Amino acid sequence: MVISLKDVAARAGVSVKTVSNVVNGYRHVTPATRQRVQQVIDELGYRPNLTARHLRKGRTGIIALALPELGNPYFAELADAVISYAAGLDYIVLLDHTNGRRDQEVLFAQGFRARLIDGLILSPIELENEDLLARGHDAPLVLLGEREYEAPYDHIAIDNVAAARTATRHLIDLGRRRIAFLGARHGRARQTAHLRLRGWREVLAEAGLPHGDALVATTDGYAREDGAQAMARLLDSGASPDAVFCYNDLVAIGAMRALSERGLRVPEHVAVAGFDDIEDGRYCSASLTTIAPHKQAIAQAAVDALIDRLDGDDEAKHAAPRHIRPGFALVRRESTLGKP
Amino acid sequence: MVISLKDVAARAGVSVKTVSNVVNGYRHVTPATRQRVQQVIDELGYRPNLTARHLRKGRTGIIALALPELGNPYFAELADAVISYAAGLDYIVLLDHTNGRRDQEVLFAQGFRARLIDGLILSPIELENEDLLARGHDAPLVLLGEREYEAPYDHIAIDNVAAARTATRHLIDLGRRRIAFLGARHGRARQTAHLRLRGWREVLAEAGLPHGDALVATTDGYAREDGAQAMARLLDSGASPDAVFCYNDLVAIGAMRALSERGLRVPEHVAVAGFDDIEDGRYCSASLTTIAPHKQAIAQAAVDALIDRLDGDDEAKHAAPRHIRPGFALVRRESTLGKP
DNA sequence: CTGAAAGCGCTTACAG
DNA sequence: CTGAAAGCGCTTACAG
Repeated sequence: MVISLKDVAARAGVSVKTVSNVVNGYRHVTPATRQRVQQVIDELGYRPNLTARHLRKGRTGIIALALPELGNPYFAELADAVISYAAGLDYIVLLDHTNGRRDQEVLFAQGFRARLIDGLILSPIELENEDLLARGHDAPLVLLGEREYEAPYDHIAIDNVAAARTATRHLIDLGRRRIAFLGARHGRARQTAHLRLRGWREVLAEAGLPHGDALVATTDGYAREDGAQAMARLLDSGASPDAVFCYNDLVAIGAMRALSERGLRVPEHVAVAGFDDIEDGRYCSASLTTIAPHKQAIAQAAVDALIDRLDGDDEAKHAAPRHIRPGFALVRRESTLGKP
Repeated sequence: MVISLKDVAARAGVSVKTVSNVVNGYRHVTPATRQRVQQVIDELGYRPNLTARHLRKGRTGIIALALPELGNPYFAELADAVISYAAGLDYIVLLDHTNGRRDQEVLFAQGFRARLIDGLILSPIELENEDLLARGHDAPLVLLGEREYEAPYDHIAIDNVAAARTATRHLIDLGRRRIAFLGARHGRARQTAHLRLRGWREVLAEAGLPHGDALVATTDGYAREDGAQAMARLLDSGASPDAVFCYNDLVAIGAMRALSERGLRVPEHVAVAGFDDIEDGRYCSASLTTIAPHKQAIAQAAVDALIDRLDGDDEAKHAAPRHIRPGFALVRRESTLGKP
């Protein structure tokens, strides 16, 4: 049998209001009353029905985090950070994945799980600006990740062009001259891959080094296998790079595998740099040099932005959309050690 | 302004019951009425308030999946499988992590998030049998993973002893004679590590090969770093193994890193086998031989068991606790190729 | 095939 | 400091 507030009240000989006050730790309850009520609660094993509380308060204390996929360690690590940080602020995180598909992303943006969640942190891949503009006003939304939008929502993203420039510059400083880019994508120019590609291209152009399409390999996705295939294709094409800057660490790990299968050593023959700083990278046979976005800072900024809209004062609630840029760092490891 | 059923009913000139019928796709509504109501719904942008529905039905359609950590790719991959499979059955999964700490596991077992979730799938590390026996009757609980309990709950786990035997036998068949175990734990005998250690020991004993503590390295955790440290310690101790069977793939990846830092090659000098079949293992410089638990089968069995208790007929609901053993496979890769 | 009404279990003005 | 009562937005017997 399920115990309700009413049952506790009856047994303790007080009103439900008083029990509610005790459960919620309000003042203005005599210690004697409080103790008696608490005793009945323990005796009966009463637990508040969260669902009823949610309906009454119009709030659930649940925020959704919609990520492309959990299989990518970057997102798993980020999810971990968001969940932990939100828990410290008494928010529950409902984790969802969109598979990076536009229809799923639109679903979330449109208010999927309305009134189950108080707000949403969404990391879109394919979502378009128009999808956001068409959004019926609903729970607060914070955008995560590197795509750029004009729609008026808080947006947390590191500066991808700058990060890509840093990584590419590092490869040049090693003395490498034929630096390839792995993980470009066809299609729309707002995507993250374009930003990283742009940073790569800018720096090479400034250095007077080759930066044509012959040194760019596109991929369908961003998994290890995509990196391996793209690297193989690039080698077959005769591009003979002496360094590769990869869209992310997974692509880089795949690329290193493809290189070793052809008898090419990292970093002696080809230096490799990735992006994300996932833990796997530290344990590769040549540990992976990478761009480390400050995941903790990203997670905190996203949750803080959302909660400001939810619980902040009127000013915070209606402030202009913010664009927050957490930092990043270049982490140098074995995959870019030494000179060619 | 938030639109409720009542608003829709008023605008469409019908009762709330009828609107509810339309929303829930019940029969027995004239096509004309249905169409009119649907039109108003679209016009007003009405979305049912899930919280109210939950309170009324006494069910939320949410099940929790409490895992030690998301940072371990095995759990991330498993979570992915559970979420996808449950979604197909119209259940939402709330992902939680316990950090493998007993107090947190007890919290979930005791009914944390009562009446927010309909049931719980819990993968315990430190939880004790007595913790389960003390459980106040609450939402259905399914236990996941390899620890063994006497408490009366459905339990999904592969046969760890058999799997460890298979892996160890494989190493013997390669001609290896000094086969170490990496990732033992001090303490209680029910733990998974003990089961895998037992399988290892049994097979070596049967083969008349050394299986003493000199060939066993304990770890504090099961991360890459733990594996690297344990491997280093084992090598320093002069145990000079020609093969290692590791508690899981992460430990194996750490071990391979430690081996390469000492100039030992895999598999030429030391063959390595792991457990879990996480994707990283396929892209190691020597791709990793491993035991592959059927994750999909595990996820399905767990969700099915829970939903049987939730939505099944009386027989299914009150059936004796089941112990389900999904299968596993030995996946042979480069880390155990050839002969010494 | 449709309507009027009760009730899920809370929280919170409103009184006292 | 405590109580009686309304209401959050649904679903569902109960009628008709």
